[in-house]
Amino acid sequence: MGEKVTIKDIAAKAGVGIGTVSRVLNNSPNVKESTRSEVIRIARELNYVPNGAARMLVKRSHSQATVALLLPVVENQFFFELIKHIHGRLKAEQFNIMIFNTDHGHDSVVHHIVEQRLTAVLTLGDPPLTQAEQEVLEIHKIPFLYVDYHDPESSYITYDSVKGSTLAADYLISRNCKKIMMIGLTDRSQQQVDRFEGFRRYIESIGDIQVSELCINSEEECYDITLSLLNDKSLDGLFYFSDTLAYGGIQARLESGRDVSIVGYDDIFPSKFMKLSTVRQSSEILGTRAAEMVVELVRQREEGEESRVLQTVLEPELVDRNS
Amino acid sequence: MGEKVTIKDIAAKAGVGIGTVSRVLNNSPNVKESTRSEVIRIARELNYVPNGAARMLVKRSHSQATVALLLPVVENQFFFELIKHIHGRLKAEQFNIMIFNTDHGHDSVVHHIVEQRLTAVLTLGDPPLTQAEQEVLEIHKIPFLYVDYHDPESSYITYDSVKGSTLAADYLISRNCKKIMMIGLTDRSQQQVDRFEGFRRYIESIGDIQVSELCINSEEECYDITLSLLNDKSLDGLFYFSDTLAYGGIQARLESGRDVSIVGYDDIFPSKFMKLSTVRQSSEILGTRAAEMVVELVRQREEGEESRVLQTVLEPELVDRNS
DNA sequence: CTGAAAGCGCTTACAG
DNA sequence: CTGAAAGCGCTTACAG
Repeated sequence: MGEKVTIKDIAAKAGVGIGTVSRVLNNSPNVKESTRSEVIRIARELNYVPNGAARMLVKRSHSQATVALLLPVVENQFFFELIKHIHGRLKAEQFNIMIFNTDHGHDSVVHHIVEQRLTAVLTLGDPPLTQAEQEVLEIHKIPFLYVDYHDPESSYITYDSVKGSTLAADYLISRNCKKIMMIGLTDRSQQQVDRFEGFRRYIESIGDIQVSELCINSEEECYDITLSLLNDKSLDGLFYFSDTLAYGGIQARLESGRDVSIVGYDDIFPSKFMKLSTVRQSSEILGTRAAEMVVELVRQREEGEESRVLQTVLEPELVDRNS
Repeated sequence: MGEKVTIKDIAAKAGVGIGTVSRVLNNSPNVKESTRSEVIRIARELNYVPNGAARMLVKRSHSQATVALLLPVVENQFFFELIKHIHGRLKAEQFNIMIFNTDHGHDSVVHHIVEQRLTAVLTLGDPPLTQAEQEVLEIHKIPFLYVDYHDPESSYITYDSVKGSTLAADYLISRNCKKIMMIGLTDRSQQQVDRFEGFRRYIESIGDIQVSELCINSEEECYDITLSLLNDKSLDGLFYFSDTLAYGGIQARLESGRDVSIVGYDDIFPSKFMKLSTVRQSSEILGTRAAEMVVELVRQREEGEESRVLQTVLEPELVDRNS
């Protein structure tokens, strides 16, 4: 029960060499049965736990694979469902997940990942890795995958945001909207930009519909802001860049008694109950596929194959709940 | 750009000893400035990244603290908000989080945690650690904290479930309910049991109100099941053990046109919009406090203090949204 | 089947 | 200011 029990202690107590102890502990076949059981007994008695660092120093890899998950500020409900599914799929492969926050850039994070010889990296949303960070990972043969972000040079999986905003546009058009407001958060993420651009371009190609955009700072203020927007009686369509934002919008519409069409983005689980029409991206499909792609990337590396870039673009669809 | 760059490579290229390289890399003050800059230049040029395992082997601790988060099957929305806040608070302390799944018991997980010398363990919900697992952690001086579970012998933080179900009962009583159904999931977690028991006992102490309970397998089926329950015209109160369950209930009530009172549990964010009366437990408070308790536990160990058991019980409150 | 020894990459007194 | 050396705990040929 002493401080730090090592194989040396076990060896001494069992009257064998440390090599033998190590063999027993690693299930090497060439050990006499009596020796084996004795060593195991003593190890248990001493509450021995191997030192992962020492083991790794010589074996050059962890006993368990660990995937690093890089997250921006996590205010996003969708990301949570996503993590859940990534985790669900990855655990089936016996991979652990380590979550890193990238608020202050991920420079030191990447450093830490390499230092700890983690198995792979998954980056959720923006910002992407810098060129330098990518290089560091490549040199150390740590595969990485962008989720919900696309970069022609790298492996990624994402939903087609331009397509999604086109669907939202079609929905509002089908409801005869003539004056539409798009509402997103002030983070200029790639997804947001794609949605703004995609929507605007599509609407303009149709003609005779007015569209403007508004960036707000937080989901909380969405209710109040929508309420004041609704003072403009000619406004008849609202496109929110996330369902969470749209909930505040639905609430505001209810209070105001106005008749405007609302469409959200994501289709997180409460939206069904909120009766919100929205652009559905399945966090389950995205998360599961992302996990599988990482596994594939890791496998490629294990097998020493030329590492190929894997890219997947998923198609969102519109869920019409007559909102 | 060779395979594995070590301080030896740097030392050779710089024409100094490895000790000097190590000193530079660890910002030791006693190095000539010219040597320092030269070593740094070469290290960068070679894309050197220290080997965490080797470093840890000699220093006996990670450069960054990592808290292990043990999760049961994560189907729970509340847990997600919780993780978010735990993570938020912990990152402020420069702690990383590593998520482990405990579907198949956490035996091997605990082993892995000790092997990797992680900093602390946070267990969310049931099942708790076994006696043996606790001992292993204690021997290796790795503090652990139960979140949403209480055990008189250990450190924990939880909301008072008995109190919470009493609040729910009061709510339904105030709305004159005479026949109440409690609906939970089939996992017999400590929280569930506390709620069932607390509610039943309290109601029975009042008298003249009928109460029964029902365990269902998944949130999805809650809508259908409630719909059929509502065929019983005398049923006038529903107590769901989570808001997620209650959403299906609200939906079913709407379809059926029945007039029953509904109260949920958790107050996750969409409940405000769903107009659901519920027992509020703040995932933010629980998560933040939990994180702070871990930090405190770790600090105690660092300072070599006698490790005290920390226990916190939070009081839930009822949010009346007239449902 | 097993012991002795080398070596994984790094840090840190120790002796200049 | 800096080099040489010991040692962290383990694995794995190598030689019995």
